[in-house]
Amino acid sequence: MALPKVGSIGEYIREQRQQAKISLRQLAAAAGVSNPYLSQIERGLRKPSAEILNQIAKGLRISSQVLYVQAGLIEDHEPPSDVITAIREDPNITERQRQVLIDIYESFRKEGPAEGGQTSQNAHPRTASAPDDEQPLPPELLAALEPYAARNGGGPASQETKEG
Amino acid sequence: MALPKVGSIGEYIREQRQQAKISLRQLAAAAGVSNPYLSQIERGLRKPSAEILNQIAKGLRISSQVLYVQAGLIEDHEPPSDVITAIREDPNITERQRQVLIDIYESFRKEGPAEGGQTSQNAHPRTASAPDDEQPLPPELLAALEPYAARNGGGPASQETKEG
DNA sequence: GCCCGCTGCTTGCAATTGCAAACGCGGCGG
DNA sequence: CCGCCGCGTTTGCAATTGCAAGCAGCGGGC
Repeated sequence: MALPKVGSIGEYIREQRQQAKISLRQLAAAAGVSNPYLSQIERGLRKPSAEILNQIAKGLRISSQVLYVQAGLIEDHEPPSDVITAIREDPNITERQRQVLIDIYESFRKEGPAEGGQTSQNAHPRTASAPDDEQPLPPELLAALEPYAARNGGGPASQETKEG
Repeated sequence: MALPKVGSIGEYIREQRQQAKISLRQLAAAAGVSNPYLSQIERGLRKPSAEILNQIAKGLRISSQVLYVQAGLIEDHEPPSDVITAIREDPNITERQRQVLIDIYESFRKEGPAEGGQTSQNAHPRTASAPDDEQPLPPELLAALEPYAARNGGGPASQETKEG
């Protein structure tokens, strides 16, 4: 009866933590919660309160809202989320970088359309280190990344620095 | 205001309820919580959990986020970077993609000197004057990109940015 | 071999949430 | 007068949160 179906939130937190490559205790300390409790949260044995959730979000350096949505605590939320616009207006990166970011983002959008409805259900069960279902980036995008990923062989891509 | 006046959440709820001209019991029923508990919440005697808060928000027909902000559970919006915020809140990409995008962006930020600060009102961004001295991405970032760069068949970098 | 530190997990226990039941208050009809 | 309805509040109690303490496993230094 009292079996909370919070399952996905714990997995999500664990994924984020492992992605950040920090230990359970480290995140617990950063979030200001106890280690065992975080362990229980991650395995879905406990349902963290909003405060704890907020602390964990801070410890993970992720948006509280995202975590709340994952926990199914926020349902509405439709932020403009205009990543493209934000990238375009960002003065802190170069034109080149801007274009690469936009290309990558658009590529992501194409390959992973998020099934339209991001309900309270988890987005994807496991983000293992072996994403078999992830599609590779288009070649031209990789080419755009090459100047950054250079030094690992293959030589520099023809970087036509058209901006200037 | 590092001290979140949690007490105000109750007042806020009560204000909203009275503004809607519904009784405490009515709201309690609409929100699916017990009347006495709602009473205690409104007077700050109890600290409602996220679920209850969400239910109350529904019963009040107001945004959950607004209520969460009132409760001090969500930082209103402290965007260190609009791009990061936009990426974090974008529901259209997977967590993995999100992380990769953020990593790439941060890497760009590091290598590209940001003289303009965070002002989005920049007149003329320094558009990559010297792309030749761009630094490669950090190893862990390349590792993150690897699954996407799977078929790196050394394609010719004829990347024509389709953005117009 | 032994101890240390690290990883995460399990176990009692205080504090809290959240609710059912009951309370005082004011108005309305018999 | 008394019952009955609504309002918000108070009171006990089960269930839960969240933590301190302790456990087993693993790798490294002496």
